[in-house]
Amino acid sequence: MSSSRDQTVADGIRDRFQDLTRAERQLANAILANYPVSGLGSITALAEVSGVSTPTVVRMAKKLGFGGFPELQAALRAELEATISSPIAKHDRWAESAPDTHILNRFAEAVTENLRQTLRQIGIEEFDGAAALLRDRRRDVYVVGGRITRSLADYFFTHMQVIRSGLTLIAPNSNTWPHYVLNMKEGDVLVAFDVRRYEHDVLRLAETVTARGVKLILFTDQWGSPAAKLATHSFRVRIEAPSAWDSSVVTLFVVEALIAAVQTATWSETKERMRILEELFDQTKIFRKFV
Amino acid sequence: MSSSRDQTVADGIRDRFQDLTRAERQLANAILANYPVSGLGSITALAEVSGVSTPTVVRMAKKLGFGGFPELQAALRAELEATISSPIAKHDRWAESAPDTHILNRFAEAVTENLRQTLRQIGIEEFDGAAALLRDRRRDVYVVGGRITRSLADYFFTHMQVIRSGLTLIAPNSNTWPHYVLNMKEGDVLVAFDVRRYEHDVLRLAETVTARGVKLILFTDQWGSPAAKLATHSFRVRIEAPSAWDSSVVTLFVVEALIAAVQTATWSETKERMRILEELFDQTKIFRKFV
DNA sequence: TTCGATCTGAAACTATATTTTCAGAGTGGG
DNA sequence: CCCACTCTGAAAATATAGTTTCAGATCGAA
Repeated sequence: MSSSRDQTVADGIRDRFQDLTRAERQLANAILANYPVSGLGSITALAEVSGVSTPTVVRMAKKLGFGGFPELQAALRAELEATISSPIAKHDRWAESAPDTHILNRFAEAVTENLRQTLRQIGIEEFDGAAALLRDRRRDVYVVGGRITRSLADYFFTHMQVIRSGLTLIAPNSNTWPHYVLNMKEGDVLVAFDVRRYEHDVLRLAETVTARGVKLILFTDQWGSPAAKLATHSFRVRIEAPSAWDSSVVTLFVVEALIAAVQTATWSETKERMRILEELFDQTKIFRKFV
Repeated sequence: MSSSRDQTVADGIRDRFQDLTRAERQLANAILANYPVSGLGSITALAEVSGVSTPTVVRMAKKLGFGGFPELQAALRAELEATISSPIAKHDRWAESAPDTHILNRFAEAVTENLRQTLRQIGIEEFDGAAALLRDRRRDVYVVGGRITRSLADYFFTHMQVIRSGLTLIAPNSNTWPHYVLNMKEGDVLVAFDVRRYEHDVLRLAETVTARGVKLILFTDQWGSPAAKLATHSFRVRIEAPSAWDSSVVTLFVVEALIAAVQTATWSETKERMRILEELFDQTKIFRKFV
């Protein structure tokens, strides 16, 4: 039964998470999301905020080794009492036991700060302007990344591809780039990622294409790629991290936000494209096999 | 009635203590003695520990301006929630310029919340354990991603490749996967990314390799990939976003933090590898040309 | 596809919590 | 001492919480 209680209810939930069913996981997440307060109300209230039925709550309580919901709730209260009464424990209720010096926490702080600074620097017009270019179906869009940012370019490409056609991911090998340039027409858009150490090839490409009337949307870092002066819209993202490498987390954030903005603005089309995509996946499924 | 609630329940009790009767004072003291936990149980339990009757509790609740005991209790829960809420959550209105409804701000809020929740759910042992596996040079490491997460797998691979040898990025086409499995030996590590919609092929791969003694490190979402039950270490990342797609920002965060942890633990070697890498870049440069 | 196994929530049911009623106990003024 | 008043909790009444049952939904295997 209920494993020797040195374990908190939260620990129990995490341990047994894999044994939980869909609805139960939804519930578990709701409990953890606002722990432990959401578990201290009535079973009805908890079921409601979790979007599940009350029987599901009871079932999960039993799965976790309690006799019923009231027992689980009593355990939560007991924990709360233990935590609150001991003056030591006040701190860190969120990251549970993670000490401040743990890399996870230091990283979290750095990223939060990066996000804050970046948001402060990005102009709304800059952002909206870029989104407008990207949703313009008359413009073809090309995407290019550098050694590190290639993954981000790829991520952007994968999502944007669902939203619109006329999208090309430029291969990493710069020898092949002239072929792409050959196809670009005035008014087309190049989305480039260039963070330190700034890559010479990317700058050259930017120079070449902007000279031919192609618009440049640039993702760079707080110091600014030399290509920034050529860009129609550029995003200077803060990328500091307690690591030997810079952090791409906030860059990905801007990428996702931009994708979301374009998607929202073209929702009716995107929706249809997503539907068709689903069908295609279903049809492809029969070809796939492994082991 | 109920006085303008900036006041806590405790404040209210102290303010009106003079107006309380003997039994009510006894009750009030019991509530304050173990605040707020004793107020969070049933009215019966509270009456019992206070040594008064339940009607007394109801009467005092009304005296304090609540409609009844449940209302008082709800107020206690609300206070608790406010007290407990995390340090990260205190997002000061970012850019004054950006209206709250702008997608950038909504996205930022979602991501911040995701980060907070994810930190709460990740155990440090889980994290440190994964880092330990990854820095063990006797184990070869394989990395695989799905349709969406492929970019993340790629990002992980690119960085980890600088840190250590014996690293393989598994190609997207699952037809080729058996070839990789052929090379894996007991104790090797598979780093898999699997978020909804969970991919059957990835699950199959996980089953196959874990059966052969390969350790599985899994990045999944808050609902949990079915492969989680096979994983030695798994990270459930919250990926909600105001978008048609889920957000990978926090997943990337965990990836970067993990890379940083491994890198820190093996710094002397990593440093040397980075130095050599720089040299190699310099040497290659002379071959590269564009336009 | 069909079949079986699981999962799920609506609704019936049961248990408990909460409120109300009310009579007795206490108290202080006359 | 009596009366009028407040206070209090037992017990009844009511409302809500919690549990169980069960039929339909869903998912995976054959």
